[in-house]
Amino acid sequence: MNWTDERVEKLKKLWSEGLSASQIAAQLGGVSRNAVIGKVHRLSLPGRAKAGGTAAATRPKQRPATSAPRAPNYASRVTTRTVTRPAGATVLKEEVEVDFVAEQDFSVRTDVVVPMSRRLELTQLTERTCKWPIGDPLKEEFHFCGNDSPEASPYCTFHARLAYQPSAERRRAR
DNA sequence: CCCTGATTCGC
DNA sequence: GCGAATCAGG
Repeated sequence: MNWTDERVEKLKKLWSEGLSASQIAAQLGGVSRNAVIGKVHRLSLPGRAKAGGTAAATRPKQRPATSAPRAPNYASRVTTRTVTRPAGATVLKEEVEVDFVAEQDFSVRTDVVVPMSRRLELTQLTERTCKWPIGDPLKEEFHFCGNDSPEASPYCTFHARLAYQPSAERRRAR
């Protein structure tokens, strides 16, 4: 991919908005975060405040959390069953990698409790983050679970249980 | 280990 | 100019 005027402008825009190099690379597509950083320097755009400080430190800092800090909280009633219906698949412009099934059946296994999610946004998902959608894709508060997902699995261990239900266990659950 | 930006340097 | 490799850091 080459740096067309459009791509450069998008880069400038996103960079000024505070997105990280990797997030920008994801949105532009076809380039690595290194490419983005390199370009930023060549354009002599203002670097990030403190070295190493990074967006994570600047970010809103997640939520103070009423009670559950971050460790898996099985006691929580936050069953995150709030998914109203993802309706369409492959939401949002770019990012071909991330696309989830349109049809989901929540009629079974209401016993599975899911711990608090990291509330990640589309651009923050990686191969190790849970891509379970939460909320209405058309609304602002829409986000993804984002908890750690084992072995290239698209979901964390909790959501995987909701996603992949053995037919046998399926019946018994009812 | 995951992620961040910064720098270097062969292409 | 480009960006992978590498470095430095949280």
